[in-house]
Amino acid sequence: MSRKRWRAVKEIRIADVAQLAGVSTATVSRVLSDPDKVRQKTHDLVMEAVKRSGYIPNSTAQKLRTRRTMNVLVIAPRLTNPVFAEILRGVDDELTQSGYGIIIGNLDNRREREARYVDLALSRQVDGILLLTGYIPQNGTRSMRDSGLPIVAMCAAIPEEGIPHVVVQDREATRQAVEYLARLGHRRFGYISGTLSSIIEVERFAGFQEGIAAAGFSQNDFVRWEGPFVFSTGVSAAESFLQMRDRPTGIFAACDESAIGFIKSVRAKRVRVPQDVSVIGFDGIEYADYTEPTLTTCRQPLHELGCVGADVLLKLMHNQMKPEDWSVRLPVMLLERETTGPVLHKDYQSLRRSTV
Amino acid sequence: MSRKRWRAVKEIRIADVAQLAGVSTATVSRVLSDPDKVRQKTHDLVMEAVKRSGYIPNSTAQKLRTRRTMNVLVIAPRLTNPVFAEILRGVDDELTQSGYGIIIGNLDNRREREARYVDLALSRQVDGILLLTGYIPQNGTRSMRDSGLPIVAMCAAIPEEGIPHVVVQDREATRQAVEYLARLGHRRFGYISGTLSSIIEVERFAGFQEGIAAAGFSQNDFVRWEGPFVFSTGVSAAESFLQMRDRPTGIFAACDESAIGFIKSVRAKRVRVPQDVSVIGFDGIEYADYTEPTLTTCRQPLHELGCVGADVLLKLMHNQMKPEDWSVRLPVMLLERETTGPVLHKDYQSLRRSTV
DNA sequence: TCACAAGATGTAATCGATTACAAAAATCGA
DNA sequence: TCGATTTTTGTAATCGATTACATCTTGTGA
Repeated sequence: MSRKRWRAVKEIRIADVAQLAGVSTATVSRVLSDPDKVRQKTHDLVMEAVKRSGYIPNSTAQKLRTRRTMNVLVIAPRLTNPVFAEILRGVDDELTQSGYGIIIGNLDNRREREARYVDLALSRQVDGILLLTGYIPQNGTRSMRDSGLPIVAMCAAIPEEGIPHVVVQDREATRQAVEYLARLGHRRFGYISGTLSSIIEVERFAGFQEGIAAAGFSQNDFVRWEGPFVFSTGVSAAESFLQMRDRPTGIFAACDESAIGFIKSVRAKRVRVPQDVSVIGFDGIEYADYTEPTLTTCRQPLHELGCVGADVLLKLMHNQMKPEDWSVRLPVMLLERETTGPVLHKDYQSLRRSTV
Repeated sequence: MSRKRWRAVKEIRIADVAQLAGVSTATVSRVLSDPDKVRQKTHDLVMEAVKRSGYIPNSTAQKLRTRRTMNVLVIAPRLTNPVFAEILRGVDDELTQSGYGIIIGNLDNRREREARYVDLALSRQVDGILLLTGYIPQNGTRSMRDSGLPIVAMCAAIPEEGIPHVVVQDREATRQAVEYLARLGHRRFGYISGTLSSIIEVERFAGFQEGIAAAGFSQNDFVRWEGPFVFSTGVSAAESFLQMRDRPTGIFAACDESAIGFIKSVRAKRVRVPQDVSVIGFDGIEYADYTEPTLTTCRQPLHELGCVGADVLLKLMHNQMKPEDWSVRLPVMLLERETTGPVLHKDYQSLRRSTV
């Protein structure tokens, strides 16, 4: 029973099935794709032959003929960020249901990796594109737009005609987060940002500034630390924070991982959260439920975001809508938990004296 | 400059380029795939035409003719587990370099989702398969083996002929972890397992039992809690743990997330880690660096695992080796950090009295 | 200059399905 | 039963590349 040669499985073509059933290939094809078009008797005959031969259509041939690949390209900045994994789950749920496959384009935070996926789009290996980046990937000569494929921008709206976005209310949520900190009595703020180049960061920072202004503060009342959306950005921010003479007490981090890195680092230096410093994150990843103290954060509807984004793309691919009609902004929920609290000026002052 | 119709981009075929350059399609094809076969002059002529027209080969047509899809299917049990994301990074690095694309098969911990990916393999949409599951997916009628495609098992060896594995030394690492706990003076142990059905769990539990025996203990000296590799499994284990009258002091969790869930839960009930209970995880995910206290764990070389697995698959796909020659077991490193420590019997006893 | 080998290019078959169109079979009403 | 109509089936073109084989060029040595 053991098979000697590698890949010894015989390939069965539609012609084999046709012969076995005593019909033409056209009939077999029709039975499989449009059963109403054939007589019941023929249908049964063909299905029997399909079953007996174990025939499965060669999808590459189908793709070539029908000019539909039934694949979607998803471009993600970094796979290990649970935010993207979570969104991807939603995307997957939706696309799988409609019979589409997912080709994953992982940039791993390195822009030079874009080129490869631009080629992939241009060579028509996919029917549509979901961007979890805040920009349209280029390959030097061309951009993904040149593929003419439908694109949906998630994570950040891209200011180009014909590209709908499915995003969250970054700006509004960030503003509310700052106002919340202000209501708790904080007067000096910290902002741990993403990398400046991304549009998502532009939105959140705008929201942050709006919040600062709305609460009656100015540009001088906050410090800003910059870095990618990773743990270590929070660590670096903490190092800078710990050096400061006049430390902020209300910190907003533009991603949960940075917030977690920050908290871990300052606690290691005996700074108490939230008594000495309040921290609020952004994302609502699962980890944030397991930190000590549990992280106050702006929870994005990540799974839903993925579902809706995929759904919009499906509609576009099926030409059911013009892209202009499909932009969506989902609400973000402020989840008040344990890393934020009212300012305790006395304690904080005394602590500062003792550690400096 | 604005484009009215959706998907109005004109498709350029190889025949167009041939016409533009005044040569045959065969020559264009040769210039692109095997430049040495054409004269320099012709080469330049064709490249000029390619550039002018912006031609990019239709990869579906290429796939059909060459019978190679240049895609690999990666089956993962759950995308949001950072272990898989990290392995996927390694896989991606390796495959991208060789020009392969990745189609992601996310089971999301639901076995009924396998069927779809079995079909994908059988319909030849990929050239090879990487399994991050401990078993071979089925669709009722057939299994992925029937595709005849090369398969590499990662995460757990699969006891079937012709399927090489690239895994870590689960059993050895687990045994060492238990012995380490024993050396610290622990005499009652806890084991937070994965789901019983997975082979990976079988290996780790075997290692655990070996360790127990090697340290001179018996089946009666440990308790076992079962669940999938997620945070909440640790939470449930903690609930059970907290109810116990004779609590174990040395806990091994078969995944970091469970360990983290466990620690968070017991600490919430004023059980101290590691003074009252030592916990050791398995995986070495990044998040484990940011818990408080930092998690002692068995660190898998996740990125390397991905690279090596992809590499073996590449070799198989290129028929460079027989599968029998390619199984690998990478070492796991015990990372001693803050959640483990020597038993403090006195403290522990008094604490027990006060909380019971 | 010519014969022949080596190299470059072109012609057309091929990969395996779908589908427009043509042809055959079934159905129906008179 | 016959012809018209509808339904079912078959034939062959098609998707867009690659490549075996045939043909034409070029180069070499006598």
